[in-house]
Amino acid sequence: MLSFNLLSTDVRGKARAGVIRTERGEIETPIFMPVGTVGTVKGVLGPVLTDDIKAQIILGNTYHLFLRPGNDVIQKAGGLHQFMNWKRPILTDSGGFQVFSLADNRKLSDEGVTFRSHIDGGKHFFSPENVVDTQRIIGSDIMMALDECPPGDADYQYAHKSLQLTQNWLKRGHAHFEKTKPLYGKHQAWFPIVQGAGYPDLRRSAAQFVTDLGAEGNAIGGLSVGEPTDLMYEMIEVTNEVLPEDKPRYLMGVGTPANILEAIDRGVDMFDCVMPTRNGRNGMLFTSEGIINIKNKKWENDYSPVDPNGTSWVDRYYSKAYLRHLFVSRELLGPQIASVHNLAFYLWLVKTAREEIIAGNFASWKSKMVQNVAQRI
RNA sequence: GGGGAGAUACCAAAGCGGUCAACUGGGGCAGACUGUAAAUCUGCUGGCGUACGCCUUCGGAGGUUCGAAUCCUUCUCUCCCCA
Repeated sequence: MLSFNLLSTDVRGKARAGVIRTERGEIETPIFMPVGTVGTVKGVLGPVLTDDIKAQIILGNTYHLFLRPGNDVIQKAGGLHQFMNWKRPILTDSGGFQVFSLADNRKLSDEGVTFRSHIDGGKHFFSPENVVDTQRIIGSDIMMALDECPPGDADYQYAHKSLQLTQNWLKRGHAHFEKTKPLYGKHQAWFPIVQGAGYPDLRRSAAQFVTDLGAEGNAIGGLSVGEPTDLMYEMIEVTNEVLPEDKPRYLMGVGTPANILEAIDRGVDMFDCVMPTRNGRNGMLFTSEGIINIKNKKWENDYSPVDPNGTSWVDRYYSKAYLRHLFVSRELLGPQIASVHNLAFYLWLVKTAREEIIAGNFASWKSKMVQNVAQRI
C-alpha cells in the first residue's frame, strides 16, 4: 500500500509537510522528482542521483519507454527498477503529456489515442487500459492515468469536452487498475488527474470527480501549458479546496523554483519538471540567489564557486569561469555539472520548504525566497 | 631563372559593373526552454539611429564609368608549379 501521513501544516497557509510511504521507501513531502523520461535522468549517473542529489523518487515515461526499449526488454529485465538499477520509488507518466506535446502526430478518439512514433513514424494505440498494463510491466510505484492535457488557451467548449473525455478515461483506467496486479510483487499506486484548463468551475467538478475515485493520491494536470502564471496559481487553489487533505497532491510538470514555492503554499506535495535538467543542459543555473546564464561573458573571469551556498559537491568543486568554459567549448561535462547542481538545488529548495513548514516559518521564508530565486544575476 | 594563382568583414569563403553593408560556415554576443521528439532551438554580429535612413568598407595608390568588391594601370604582399 501507499500511505500518506500529514505531519504539519503551516499555520498561516495551506502548505503541508508529510511522508509518503511506499514499498520502496519513504518520500518526504513536499518533494521534487527529477525527470528521467527514458530510464535515465539525462546526464546524471545513478549513484550521484542517490547519494549527492538525494533524489527520493524519479519519473519515467510510459510513451517513451514503450517505444524504446519496449515492454519486452523491460519485462525481461524485471521491470524498470532492475533495468536501470534504481532502488527507490519511480513514478511513471502515462503518455498523457505526449497527447499534448505530440499533438501533430496523434489522433484522439473516445477509445484512446493513436500516436505516430516520433522515432520511426509507426502507429501505436494508447488506451486508459493498455497504459495501465504497460505501467504494470514497467513496475512503477506510482502509475499515472491517461488524460488529455488541453493547451493553456483552450476555450471553454473545448476544455469542457476534453474534460469529459479525460473523466471517461479516468473511470476506465481506474477500473482496469483495480482489476490488474503488480508483476514484481511490489504494490503500485494509480493517480488520477484533474483537468479543466483555466476554468474554476471545470477544475472544481474535475477535482470532485477525482476525489470520488478514492485513489491513493491525486494529480493536477494541464497547468503551465501556456496560461498566465496567476491563472495557474488560481487553478491550484481552486483544485486543492476540493481535493482530499489526507492524500498526496501532485502538480504535474511544474515548474520554476518560484512556481514550486507558490504551489507548496497552496497545498501541493509533489512536483516534477524537466527544467532543472533541460535548462541546466542549456546553461541555466538555478541558485538561492537567482538565475545564472553560465554562458554569459560576465562569468569569463569569475573564479568563484558555481554556488557557494550549494548543497552538491560540484557547487564548491568547480568555478563559474570553468563551467562557462565547458559550455562555451561544448564539453559534455558542462551540462552534467549543471544538471547535478540544478537538481541538488531543487531538492534543497523543497527540503528547506519542508523544514520551514515544520518550524512554522514557511510564509515569511517563502515570500523572501520567491523573490531571490526568480531574479536574474 | 621560367610559368601560374590570389589578396573580401574576427576566421574561412562566395560574389566578378547597379538588385552588395556584401551568400554561407565557423567564431563571438544575447535570448528561449515548465507531466523531455531538446546535450536543442532562435536572434544579432562595420558605425550611428527605435525606424524610413545616413555614414565608412572588399590589400595600397591612381584611372574608366551616371554607377566599381567586380573593368584598366601600377605598387606591395602571399601561395603553387617547373628548373
